[in-house]
Amino acid sequence: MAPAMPDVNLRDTVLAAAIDIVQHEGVGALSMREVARRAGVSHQAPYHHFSDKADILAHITIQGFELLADAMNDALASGGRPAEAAFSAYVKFALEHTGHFKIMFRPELCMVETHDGAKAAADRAMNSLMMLVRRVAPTDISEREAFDWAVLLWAQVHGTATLLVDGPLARKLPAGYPVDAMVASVAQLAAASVAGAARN
Amino acid sequence: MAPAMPDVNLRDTVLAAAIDIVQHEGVGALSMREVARRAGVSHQAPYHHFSDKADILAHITIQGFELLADAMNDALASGGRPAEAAFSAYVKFALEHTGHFKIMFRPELCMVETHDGAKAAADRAMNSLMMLVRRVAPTDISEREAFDWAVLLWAQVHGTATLLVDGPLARKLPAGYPVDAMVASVAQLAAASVAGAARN
DNA sequence: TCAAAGGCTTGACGCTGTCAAGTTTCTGGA
DNA sequence: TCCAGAAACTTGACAGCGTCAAGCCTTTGA
Repeated sequence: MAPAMPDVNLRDTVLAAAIDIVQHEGVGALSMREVARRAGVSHQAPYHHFSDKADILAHITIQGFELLADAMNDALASGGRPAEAAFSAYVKFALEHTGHFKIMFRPELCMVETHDGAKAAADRAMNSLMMLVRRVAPTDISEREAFDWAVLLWAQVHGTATLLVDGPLARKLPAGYPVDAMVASVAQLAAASVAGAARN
Repeated sequence: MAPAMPDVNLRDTVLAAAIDIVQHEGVGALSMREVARRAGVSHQAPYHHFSDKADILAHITIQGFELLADAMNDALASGGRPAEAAFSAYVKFALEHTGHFKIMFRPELCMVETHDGAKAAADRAMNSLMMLVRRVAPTDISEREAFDWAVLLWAQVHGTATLLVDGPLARKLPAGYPVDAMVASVAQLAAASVAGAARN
């Protein structure tokens, strides 16, 4: 008989608690002792599954980049207009997984450069972006121009996501303009703008 | 005779030390006791000039938004192409004042909504953005469409600045492509894209 | 001249991350 | 079946953190 996966797994519990704290109270409220408290274990128990606090953040980052890469790939494979679909997918990911998003782009928190797994996951997401570039940018451009296009596309989606997640944008929404509708509308405008630039 | 402004002012010293720490070691390294140490005073001295750590961050935010609003206004008054000039000014501000920039868009750190001075300074910067929208967006559009334009323009510059300051972009620059040149080039591309969208 | 206020210090508290050393529980040969 | 070793978890300790409380000078203004 299979050894039966343990009913509750402290590692997953700790990770989920950490994500929940970041999402609802911000990364400043995240502490090893608080996740231990929420998991109902001693303050040292999490150290048997994560080497330290940075390790927890690194694993949130890995999970985040994998979810993001999946979302982007799905969007690009959906058959719709790639720029618009990718834009919506990226922003939707950020809004639905704020706990991940608030961490994964802060190198001082997630160590995306030094942690092997995190770097690999981030590279996978980066590949989705480059795929988008290939589909919307002109084909006969130099490496530098391709880089510029990647920056512009990335900045559009990342800027929108960041401003929404961090708050400054959400607070300025005109009354009665739902976030979803705004995102869809800006995605369309952004797609139109890059399409315009692509045909010179 | 004038009472002669004190030669060194602990308040300014503390603020400068805090900005320096954030700029070079990240906001995680900022502590009341460390700024006190750098200023050569006891761990409680800063409390006579700032009510708490959040108050220091709020004042960094005020200074940051004032610098940003000035930079944006200068750019818009320069006579160059507004979208391109504003783009470069925003990103340049972020790169030159990373200590400010890393704080001012994190509401959980800078309390931009609850601190009166910070809110006023942020509103001033927001006005510069709206001025830009008026100069590059079509004139006969609804309030919602104007908001979409503001989001797109803001996202473009803020996304670029954030990705550069936080690191993920700077690490991916093609060899021999200086940041300044890249920013200027992307500013041009972004301006071209919004110009294209503006004429439908 | 002297009281009040401002600028600074020392001391204490509970919180944090994490090292060290215990205890309990699980696991896989003999 | 037993039992050794590993894995999972606990308790205890330490220094560093933000900040409250109290005290000590120095400046100031009536």
